[in-house]
Amino acid sequence: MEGNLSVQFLQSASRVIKALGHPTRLEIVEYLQTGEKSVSEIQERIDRIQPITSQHLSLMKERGIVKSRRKGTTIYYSIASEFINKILGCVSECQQKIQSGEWNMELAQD
Amino acid sequence: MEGNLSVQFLQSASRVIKALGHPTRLEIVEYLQTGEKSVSEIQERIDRIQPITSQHLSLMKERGIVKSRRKGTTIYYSIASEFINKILGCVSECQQKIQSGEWNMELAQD
DNA sequence: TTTATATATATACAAACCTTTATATATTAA
DNA sequence: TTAATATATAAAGGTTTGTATATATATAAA
Repeated sequence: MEGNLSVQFLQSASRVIKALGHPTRLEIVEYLQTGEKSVSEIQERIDRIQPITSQHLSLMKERGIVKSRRKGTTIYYSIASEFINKILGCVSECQQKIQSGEWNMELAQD
Repeated sequence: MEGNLSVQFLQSASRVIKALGHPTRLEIVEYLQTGEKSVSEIQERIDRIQPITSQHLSLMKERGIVKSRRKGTTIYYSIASEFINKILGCVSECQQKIQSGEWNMELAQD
């Protein structure tokens, strides 16, 4: 069985995965799993100032992680693809197993 | 249903996910799914010079993604946790769906 | 058309990352 | 002990990220 991930996919996927590899963005995207949210809702939830919130959202939008729609002055963000839901589902399943002691993340400390 | 990812988990997980968000490392780790490999095998596979290979492996080891054992002068790396296998399985499942046209990654281009 | 609100963008700087080149370490064989 | 092989680490550079501050835009209301 030889490499089944194409170069092109590796590049696309790694850009997306890298974008998810940030605590704030992971938190945003996890929040969005409960449905679409306005920027100000997200901002409150993650307890960060507005420009940072927008910047994270903008980066994730550029990488196809989230999408947005405008209603009046409010912009609502939501998860853009099943790929993301799939990854997130996997991540939170992992946390559950870690919390229950079934798995051990055993990160090396520095 | 409120946030089910703890702050601590968000931070650990995002460091791991971020490390996976690199095409070369994704390729290495995907290769390792077929079993443990020596550094030189990995190096050949990814077609990079030795120090780079070692550096990527070292970073992933520090984050608990891979582990290593020595046999003589050879060091064998392998995937360190089920968490990683789980994520990787999800990623390649996604690729299959994308290739088959069932899903669309629809990345924004820049 | 002015004002208020919600959100986005620009700029700047520090920190982190990626790669290259060079060198060091550990193990085995001679 | 010396040489050869496999791998790791260090130093340096260029590039990318992360955050903060400041400012701009779009829509709605007055």
